[in-house]
Amino acid sequence: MAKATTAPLQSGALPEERQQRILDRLRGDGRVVAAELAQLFEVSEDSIRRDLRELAAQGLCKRVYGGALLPAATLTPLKQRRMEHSARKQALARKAVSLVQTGQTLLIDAGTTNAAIAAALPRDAGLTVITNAPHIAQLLLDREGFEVLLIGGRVDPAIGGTIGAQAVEQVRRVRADLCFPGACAIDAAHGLWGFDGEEALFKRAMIEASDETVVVATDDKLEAVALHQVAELSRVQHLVVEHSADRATRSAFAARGVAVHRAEAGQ
Amino acid sequence: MAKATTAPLQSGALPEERQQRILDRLRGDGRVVAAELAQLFEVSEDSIRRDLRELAAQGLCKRVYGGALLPAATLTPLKQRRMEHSARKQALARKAVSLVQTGQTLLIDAGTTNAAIAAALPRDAGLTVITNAPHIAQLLLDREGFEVLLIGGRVDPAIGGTIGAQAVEQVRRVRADLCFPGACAIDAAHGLWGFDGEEALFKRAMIEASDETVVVATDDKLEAVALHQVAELSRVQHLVVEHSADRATRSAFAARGVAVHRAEAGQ
DNA sequence: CGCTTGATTGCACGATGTTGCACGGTTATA
DNA sequence: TATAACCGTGCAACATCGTGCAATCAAGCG
Repeated sequence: MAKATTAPLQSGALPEERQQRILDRLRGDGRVVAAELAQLFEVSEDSIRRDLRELAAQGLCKRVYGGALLPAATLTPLKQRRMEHSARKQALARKAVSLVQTGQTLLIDAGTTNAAIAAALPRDAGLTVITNAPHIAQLLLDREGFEVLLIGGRVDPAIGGTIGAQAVEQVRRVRADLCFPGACAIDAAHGLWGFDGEEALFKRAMIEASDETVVVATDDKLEAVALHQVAELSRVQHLVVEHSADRATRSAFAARGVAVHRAEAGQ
Repeated sequence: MAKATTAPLQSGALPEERQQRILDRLRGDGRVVAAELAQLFEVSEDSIRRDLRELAAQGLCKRVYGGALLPAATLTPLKQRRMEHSARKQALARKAVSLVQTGQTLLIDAGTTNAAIAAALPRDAGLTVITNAPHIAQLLLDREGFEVLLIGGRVDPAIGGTIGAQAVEQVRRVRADLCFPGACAIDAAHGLWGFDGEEALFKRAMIEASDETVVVATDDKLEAVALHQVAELSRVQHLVVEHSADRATRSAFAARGVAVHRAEAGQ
């Protein structure tokens, strides 16, 4: 550094502040170029490289020749979420599917756990599946051997399925043997809960259109809290939990008349 | 780098970023052409070839003469069928998409050609897409940046979308700027035809719910015959045909007031 | 005040990565 | 078969990277 008294910090930024602004830029554009940053902050590329090295060490960016990119993990949030916990969810799905009988009509909500259930359903068992999730419908069409009914309406991108008044109205016009409402949170004392109001209304309609309700809950759902009530626990006949689910929790549900099914040890 | 024209990385993309974008393109179109990529990224074909070589070494693409394809291993037989004639259909889709304007609402029928159109739609153009095909809905959800409305009802496995009374009823309750009814057969004298009665009724409802109708027809549709009439030709404003479409046929449609759009020579 | 400590920076230099071009072989197309 | 397009390899030029090092500055302490 030259003997200049004012040069580096006057127009420039503090190191930490600089890194923060690099991150902002990165999130905005998806990429940063080292040479551009050096010019922007009026520092040498060496300093920029040091910053990028540090950010990469924290997993906040991926260093590439010439600059840095957003880490691959944040690029495909939707598809990646679909793969998360797949081993555990498959164990849950296998147990849930054992409750299904030949020729039944199923009402299946959107969600990754329910997609795992759809993938585990027995083929050519004369099953009719009603779903609000295009992903699940497509999955069953690809597998062939299912009767598929689609619930229409606006597709909520965060949920991956239709909810809202139109969807609710259509669900009211069907009748199913079993329904699988995706659980946001379930509690032995207060029943089934959802994060979103519209979503909760739709789940409630699903339950009312079905003879029996199966709630499939990963461990985290058993302790979660949510804002909107979907249904009392008395409307839930079956609860499928992971092998690792707490024993006290399981018996709490069983004591209230819910048939608790525990998945096999999932890998 | 010799006396190169300008700084190569300044205006262009980072090498790794370029490979990522090549992959995106590949997954979207199923194929990439080396010469096109070179022009797009403003680098020599040599660099593109190096990129493709590297991606192929990771098993992410399959190199072919002139470019690269998606590796066959990643495609299920059904998805593979979806890619059939993809080059021709993508050329059609690119032309069809040029008729779409920012902020419009589109009504898109099921079918592989229409799936290609959905894949080619510009992102973040404020488009609302109403479709009866779960595959198309899912595709747009994955791409993000679209408002998606689903038409409910029984899903016909042969068609890959909902048809029938319930679907028709829902279409009647929406309004679109443009609709893309999958064509089974189109004839300058007699209009648009469908193979199946229910399917034809649904397509007719689509057309009636839209201001303008765009028929996208591969060559074989221009000579096909079908049983059930969908609509008179006067209801069709635009016809998109392949580059190879017969000239006399094209002028026959043009003479009846249909705007005929000819796709670019598709490889 | 003088000194030390730690953090940050710029620079030098060797190592590695990337690019375009030239050249010769291979492949598709008419 | 002839032609043009495409491919792979080697090469030289250039860009970027990592490391070690010295200079600078702020802060703490005797």
